[in-house]
Amino acid sequence: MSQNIQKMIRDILAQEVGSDILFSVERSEIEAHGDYSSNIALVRAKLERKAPLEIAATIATRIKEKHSNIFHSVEAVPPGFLNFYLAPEFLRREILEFLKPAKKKNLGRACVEFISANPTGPLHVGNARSGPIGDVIANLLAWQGYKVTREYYHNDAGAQMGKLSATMWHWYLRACNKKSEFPEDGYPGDHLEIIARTAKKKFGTKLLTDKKGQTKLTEFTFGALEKENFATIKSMGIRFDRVVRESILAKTKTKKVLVELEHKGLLKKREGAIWFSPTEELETVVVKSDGTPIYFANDIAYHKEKFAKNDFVVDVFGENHEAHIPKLYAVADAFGFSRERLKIVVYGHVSLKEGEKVIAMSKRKGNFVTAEEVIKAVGADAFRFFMLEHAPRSSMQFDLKLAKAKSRENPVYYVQYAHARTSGILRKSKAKIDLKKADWSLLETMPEIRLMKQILAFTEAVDETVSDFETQWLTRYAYELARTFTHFYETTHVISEDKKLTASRLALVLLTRNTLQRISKLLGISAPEKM
RNA sequence: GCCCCUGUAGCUCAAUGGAUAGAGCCACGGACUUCUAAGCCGUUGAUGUAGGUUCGAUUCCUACCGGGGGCACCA
Repeated sequence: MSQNIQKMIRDILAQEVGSDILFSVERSEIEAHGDYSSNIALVRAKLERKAPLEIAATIATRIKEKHSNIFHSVEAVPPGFLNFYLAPEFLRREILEFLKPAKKKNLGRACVEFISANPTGPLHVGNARSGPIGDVIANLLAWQGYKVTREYYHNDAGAQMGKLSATMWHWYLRACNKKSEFPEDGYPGDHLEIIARTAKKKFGTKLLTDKKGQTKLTEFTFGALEKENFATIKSMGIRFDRVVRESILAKTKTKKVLVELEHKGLLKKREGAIWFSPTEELETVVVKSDGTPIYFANDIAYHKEKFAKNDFVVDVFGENHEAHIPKLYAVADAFGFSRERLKIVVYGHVSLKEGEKVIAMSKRKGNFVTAEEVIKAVGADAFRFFMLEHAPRSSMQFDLKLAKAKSRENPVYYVQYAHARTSGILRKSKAKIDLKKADWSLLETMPEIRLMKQILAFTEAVDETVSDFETQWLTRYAYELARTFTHFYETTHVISEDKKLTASRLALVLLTRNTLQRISKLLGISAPEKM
């Protein structure tokens, strides 16, 4: 793994002026600002009552004297920024560091729960957004050194299953040519009607006379929906390691957990119901006055189990479950699981449009667009990239027209195209390349230097994303790397008469290719050899 | 009504208190024709409104305006 340059500069600065104040060291976005920049002089100016530029100049001079092997130059610029320019020799050393295989860390176990849609209909684009997000978070945790379990929680218990059951029985009766009125609070959409017809084909009218007919129908429905949803999940390139069913949890774990909470004094009785009551504000019913536990009781049991098994726990929730978050943190407190080890990622609403037309995602007949349809139309790679390139918390619009008709303009293809080009060059040259023995010192042009720097930025890009799971940093990095390579490609012919230079450039192309593959793997998108 | 999120270019989105607010799409203009034109170069264009804190605010605070979500003995 490449040494973290940012941290090094931070350490140098801390040695120079003390680490007692907060300051930033960042990769510069603009080339004119050097490779890294720091605001330390601006921050200190107030304390020292001196002009920031003066302080910056003093620090710059000292660092230049001491660390000329690292920095080509250190500049103090108005209003008082310090800009660091890395020396080419240092860059080459960093490349060699980057080539070393990462030390395998063992941070313990982590689990990521995501999608977990209600089993009452097919996945829609909204549920499906959490797929790529959760999957990439799992990839990032694994990259860090966790042993990761991807978990899917089936909300297959409680009142909503009763509603589903009633709805299905209605459609089944209709399929058997019996009179039936649609249940008042039944689930809309023709999807369930279709499953009822399939059930009729399978069972005939047998269920009508079976005492357990309705239960059997519900189980059949549940199985059918589950099969469909996992097919969709698979088409996104996602595999779950574990599926947890609320119904089973409810039977086996919930009572014990409630007893435990009772002992901890976290339950209250009021109006015949039992409430989880960590604080007055967060009071929530866990057992109804008729004695049946509700979803939150099962959720507590589920989280207790996750806390016991894991060192780090991630939940990916839709924004409509935001109110749930403080309660879950209270649950973590209750079982002595540090809040820092529980991360709840919220993703925003996805709205669909087709050109100018906004498509309502209600489940009413006719305007229900399933995730399956969208993924089929645009492909798993584009779907994932599109879902990941926005900050998870922001709401987003998915333009079907753009995704379907102009899918080639999707940035994912730009990244893949860059990879295909690297592959093309390596295919043509047929040379054997040993990255460790490559002579990086021959690479001196701007496009070459820029590409080396962009490759080295990989570690920082991933580290930054790991700290907050803002997945857009990864897609941005992938795009930037592809762009930097493309510029290199446009200006620099790799295979030439000059054998030594060709060898060096081939090494750079191979390193680019490897890095594109690494970032693609983290994003869960393919890296084609040809396009 | 109360709470949370949100408002950036014509459109879809970035910006982890910093320097000239970045991309892509759309539009217009251009170059090359040796490793892939799904590419490259250029041009136009934006922080909802009004205050405040700060050396510095898209970012933090207050109010207002617009959009979304929550406030169930549902999940």
